[in-house]
Amino acid sequence: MAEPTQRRAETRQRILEAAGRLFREHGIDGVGVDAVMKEAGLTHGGFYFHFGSKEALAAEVSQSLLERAAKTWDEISRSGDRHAALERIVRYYLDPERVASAHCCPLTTLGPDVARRSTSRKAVGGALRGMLDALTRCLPGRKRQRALTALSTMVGAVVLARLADDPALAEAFLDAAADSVLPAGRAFNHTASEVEQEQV
Amino acid sequence: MAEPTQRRAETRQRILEAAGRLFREHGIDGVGVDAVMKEAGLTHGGFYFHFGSKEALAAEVSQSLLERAAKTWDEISRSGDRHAALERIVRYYLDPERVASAHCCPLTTLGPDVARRSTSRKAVGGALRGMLDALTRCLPGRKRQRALTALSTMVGAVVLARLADDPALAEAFLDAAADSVLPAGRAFNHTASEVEQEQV
DNA sequence: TGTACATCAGTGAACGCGCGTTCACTGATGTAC
DNA sequence: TGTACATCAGTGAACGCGCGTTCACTGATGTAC
Repeated sequence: MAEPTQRRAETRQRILEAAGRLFREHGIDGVGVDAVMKEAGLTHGGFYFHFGSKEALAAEVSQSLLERAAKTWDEISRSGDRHAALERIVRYYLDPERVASAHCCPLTTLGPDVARRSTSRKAVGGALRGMLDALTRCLPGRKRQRALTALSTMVGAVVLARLADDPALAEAFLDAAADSVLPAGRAFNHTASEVEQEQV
Repeated sequence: MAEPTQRRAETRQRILEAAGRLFREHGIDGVGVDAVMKEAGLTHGGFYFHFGSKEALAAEVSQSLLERAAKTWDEISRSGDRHAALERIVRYYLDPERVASAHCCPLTTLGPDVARRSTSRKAVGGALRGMLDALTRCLPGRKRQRALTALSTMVGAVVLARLADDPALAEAFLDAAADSVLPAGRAFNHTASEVEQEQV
């Protein structure tokens, strides 16, 4: 059956995904190696067979989560017309249900954690640029500056929506951000269920 | 000399400020009670004479940091003309030097940490609304929605600037955010040294 | 004014616990002859 | 084709350490008479 190196890679991937879930939910410092391994269905001792340290795992998790986002945005930005692509990205990113869950963008759940760790920060640079490139491609005028602002607005809105003590205020942040990023005149609609589930 | 209850209050304040510095720099989970007390010039045992638990300290630190910001914004928003007030708030908030330091806005350094702790989240709600009120007062048209967007853009830009691996990219986020939040035509200037140092 | 006692802020040793990491091991799978 | 050995993914006990919290204590300050 499964070639040995392939099995190893699969287990490694399972650990990476378990850590991705737990780190986003509790913060990197809020989750131990044993909890990650348990979530992956393993015992904690085997961790160091796959990763050199918890820091190395943190860097790789941040990188892989953001690269997945960048890849999805890139694909969407090249498909169909630009207005539809932008709306698809923004609508999914700011979907209130997703924002309230642990599946929202790692920039918003792990941003400060990543910023404090130089290895993680470096690991994430390429994907960050990739996300900006995709946004630039969709935005009217294709100006880099507009992409920088759009990403800032989206990230900030999600951070603030997660922090708000009141769901109405949370939705207000998300709605305002969508209105600001999407070209005027396009109504923003809450349900993102038609959009594919695995965008990031 | 110092009345007894006053001395107690002063020590308490010293702990609060020490924690404010360390929590913003290393995250709440990245700093122990003993480190906070040492930073305040005390031994760790006395901590529980002033606070019920580390969680209680975290909530109070978040609250006091944000309330100071809200108070400053409120004062600025009522002083002089609105355009100047807005520019003063935005320019200081997005000052690259301050963003690179640990003194930047707690929403950007502790946002996800606070969002995960319901006591901290509740403690912070009032100040968040206060910041929005102050922004609304300065913004052309005084529309709440514009304030929601402006705060999102500013918070996101600082999160992303701190996360960026390259200083040029960091400044690009901050510049783009300033251009977007300030009414068109007003050039943004990096040095915030003329602005008072203790704004937040 | 001076002594005796009470209060109170802060000390520092100690607690149980969970962390990140190491390591000797097991048992399943792959390879050699 | 069958046996003997090597490899390798994962186990689970153990390590030293630092965490959050407790507590008996000290020594300075304030109050009573």
